[in-house]
Amino acid sequence: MTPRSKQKRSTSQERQAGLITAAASLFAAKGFNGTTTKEIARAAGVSEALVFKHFPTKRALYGAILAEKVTVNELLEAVEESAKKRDDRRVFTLIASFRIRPGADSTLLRLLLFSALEGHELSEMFFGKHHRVFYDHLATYIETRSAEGAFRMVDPLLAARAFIGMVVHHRLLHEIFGVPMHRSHDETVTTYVDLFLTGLVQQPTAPAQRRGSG
Amino acid sequence: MTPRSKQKRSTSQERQAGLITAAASLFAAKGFNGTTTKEIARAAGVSEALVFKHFPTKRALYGAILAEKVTVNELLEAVEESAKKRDDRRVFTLIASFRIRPGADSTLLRLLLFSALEGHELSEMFFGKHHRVFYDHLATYIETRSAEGAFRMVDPLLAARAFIGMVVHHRLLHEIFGVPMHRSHDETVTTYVDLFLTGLVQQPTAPAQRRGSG
DNA sequence: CAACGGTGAGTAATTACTCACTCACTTATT
DNA sequence: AATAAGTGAGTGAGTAATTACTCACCGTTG
Repeated sequence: MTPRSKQKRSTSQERQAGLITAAASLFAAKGFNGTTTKEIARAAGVSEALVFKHFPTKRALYGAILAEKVTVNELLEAVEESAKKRDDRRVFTLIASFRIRPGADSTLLRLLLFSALEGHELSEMFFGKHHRVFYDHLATYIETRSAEGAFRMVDPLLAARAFIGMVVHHRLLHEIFGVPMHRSHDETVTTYVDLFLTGLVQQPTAPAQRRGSG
Repeated sequence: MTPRSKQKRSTSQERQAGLITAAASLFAAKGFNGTTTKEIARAAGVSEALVFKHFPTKRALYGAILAEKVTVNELLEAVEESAKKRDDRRVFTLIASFRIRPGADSTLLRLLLFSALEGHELSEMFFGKHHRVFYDHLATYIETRSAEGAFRMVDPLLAARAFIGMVVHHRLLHEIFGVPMHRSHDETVTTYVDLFLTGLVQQPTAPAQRRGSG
């Protein structure tokens, strides 16, 4: 074997992976309707005809992308560990950091939004794998901590969504709408976590004073 | 004037308004690239040629929509009033209610997302008129209240975005991703406002006890 | 009649997708 | 070892349909 010289032909898998990568960034940048199969072929460095050898239709290629881009687990394990220690601040910080992390490319977020807006059939699955897991996980934790008396009694799902909402919205502003981040990554995360856990209203730090009752 | 009988021909303004309405809902549903001028004409009940009598290009029609859909002021006045009274809860409730209000159609939100994702030149203006005003307004209020000692010292812009983020994210989930609202409108708003103002962590209700300092 | 609202029938370009075909490489047969 | 046959990657040149947009031409009305 060892085609050391100059392998002219890729394997089918390599080609498919290359096509998916090229198409994913194009679909993320310009949407499904805004991307042509000719562009995809050119970006992948092959002829347009070959695209259809690997994927029967343009939509099938799109579906393959959505079905492939599913990876979150490493975060949930780290969260689980902090959750066992009841380290509330760390649980929320981990989630927020993961979502706001500086190097995260906007491809997935854009793909998610495009697929939802354009009503692709795999959109819901894509959403479920990328976002719903967070809500459910976080909601369960909040519910537990509420039962333990550490958190107030709130609808855990609403609370989870509220927190994720802060963070996702931040990414949205930054990555989709181009709003500049005027604070550092860490400052932003800390602020959000702090706001969510202890609220905006100033708490009395000298509780020996009477607290107004009306 | 008064063509009372059976006006076969509309005025130019009426036609333009009709075209904008028809096109707006189509663009919101399927995006710019996903909508054809033929569809727009059919939805407006005219020939395709007439579309181009009123708007030189499809993109100009899109631009006219974004430029026209700008209306928020009534809310900001109500907020201003509550802000003067330092009624924090009401300020936030007003904003949240306005955004989550049940009858709000998703057209504007979808148009906003599509225009940002597809990179339309008027997207930023659209965003500015529909969202940035909220941040700025709210940030100013938060800054004032922080200076007065009522709110903690936080980056006011981040805090404003955090709150708007909760609410906008809620709409996103509901209107774009089809996630069902399992709580009523009012319950949801109350929960969000309460979470944001007082935080998730249970506060001691009997402050006569000493509070741990480490 | 003249101006304007309105249209049918185009057109050139682009689109997703197809097909007949070549080329590189592997395997079986002599 | 040489050759023949087969396999699958890869393509140039299409095609039918759709696209945004145009234009010569109506018909109503002031």
